[in-house]
Amino acid sequence: MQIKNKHQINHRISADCVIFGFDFSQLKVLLIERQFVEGVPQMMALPGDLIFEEENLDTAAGRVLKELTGLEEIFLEQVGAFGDPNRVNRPNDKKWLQAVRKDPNARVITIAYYSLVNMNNYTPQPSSFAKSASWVLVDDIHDLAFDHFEIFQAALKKLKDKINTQPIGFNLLPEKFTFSQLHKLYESILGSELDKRNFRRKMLKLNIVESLDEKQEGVPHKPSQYFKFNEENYLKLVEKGFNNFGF
Amino acid sequence: MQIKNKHQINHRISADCVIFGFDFSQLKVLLIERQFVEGVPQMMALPGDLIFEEENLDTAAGRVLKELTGLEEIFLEQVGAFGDPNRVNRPNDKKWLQAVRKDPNARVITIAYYSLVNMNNYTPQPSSFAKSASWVLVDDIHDLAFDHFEIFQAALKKLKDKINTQPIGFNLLPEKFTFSQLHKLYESILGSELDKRNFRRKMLKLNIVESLDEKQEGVPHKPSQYFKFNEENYLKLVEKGFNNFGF
DNA sequence: TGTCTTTGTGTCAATTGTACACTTTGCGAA
DNA sequence: TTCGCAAAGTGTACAATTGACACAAAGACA
Repeated sequence: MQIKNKHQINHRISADCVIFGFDFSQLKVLLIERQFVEGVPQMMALPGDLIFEEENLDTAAGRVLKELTGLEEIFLEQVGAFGDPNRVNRPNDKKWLQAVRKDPNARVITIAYYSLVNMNNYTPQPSSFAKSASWVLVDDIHDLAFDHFEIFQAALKKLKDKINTQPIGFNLLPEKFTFSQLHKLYESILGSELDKRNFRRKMLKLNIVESLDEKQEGVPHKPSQYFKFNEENYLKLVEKGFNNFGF
Repeated sequence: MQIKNKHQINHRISADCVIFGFDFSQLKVLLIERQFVEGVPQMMALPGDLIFEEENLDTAAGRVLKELTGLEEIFLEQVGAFGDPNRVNRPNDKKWLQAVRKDPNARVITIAYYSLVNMNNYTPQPSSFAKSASWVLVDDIHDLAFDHFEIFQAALKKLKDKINTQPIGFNLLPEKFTFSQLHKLYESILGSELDKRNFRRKMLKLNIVESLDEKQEGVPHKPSQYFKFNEENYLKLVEKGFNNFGF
């Protein structure tokens, strides 16, 4: 930890957020439109911002989230640091930086976070880093600015892994929801079909949902029961996780 | 991503490594002794260094690892970024920084990595950041310099989680090993006892170890078969992971 | 030859996974 | 009012996996 002069190099740190939402049918991510620059094709990007002096990394990510969505105190977890010196060096990205940044050549290391939000609570906010934001289907995300596609992929993988170990999916749903919605959510995240009956059985055994005395109304078919999420049992379950295999 | 002046703050980035080793009986971590400073109690720390200009994060971590152990191209994975502005502000840590660093107040954000090494291959090297390094039992690690204890805990948790999903434990063993050694390794990592027969059955079903035509010699008891690790099947298995539960 | 130490092996009961199809409910159209 | 539609909700049988558990075999050494 001793310092040599050649190490005395400073860097910019930013926090970028992969904000997941679920519209009851597909998994989406909230992306922003990168500011238009003459001669650079438009591109979507993850919302993010440089961190402030004396600001915690988590706080910075929370700030980005709040600035963009108005939401606070919701699921937000670090994905990791992305610091390839070339992460920002594709020709169009360089052009963009040269047009927009004061110091286009500064190295920026980003700490990526992912967040799960209930889309109903989402109210777009004017933000310092984005003029417009929109929800994009996970399957429709291909190219993003800088290395944001890579970050997005890492976040999605983390979400997929985590949902098999902890019941975090509820963060994407409103307080009351139907079993079908929950089912569909898991299918969207995992990208595969799940047997309806087996899903229900497994989920019920976890003991973290309980049915309400309330049914869907006005639907042209058998109305479904509403369920809510049992936080107490959830917390117990998170403690021990639910790994069955393993050793 | 637009820049305001108040954001124009630069930071130091370091890479710290939690290097795990296994001596056939317990799990250990390679720690360095923090340089002695008058009036500051001695403390162990994780090996780490500031990153170079234009250096990849992974590369920096690999460099720290190589400088300290002489080992290259071994298991090394990011744990995450630790950037609490106060991560370095405990009284003794501040004193130490003031004595050792040119700019003791600079904010340093560290990217933590964990590595799994085969202790037999380890040859201590003189390094720029450590005079002496030693293997410390995981259970004996309590206080570390700065926020290194927190980092250590996060790395250990990541290792525990991962070992239930991917057969990474082999990185801690020599090329040939006995089933008991493997068994003991898993117990050490998970911190709990595992039934011998059930462990063997489960491991064999994974199809990633194969027995060699070689037995232990000179032991005063029934000699055990040596096994080796089947890389081809391992790679297949890593692809799909081995989650059984989940959805 | 006996003792000590560690290896190596099998079975049974309980749990969990997987595959699969029909009835129920409520709305709305005819 | 009846019929059709669409999604909800439910159970069973078979296969695979888990977890608990105890004793014989091999080699060194005294």
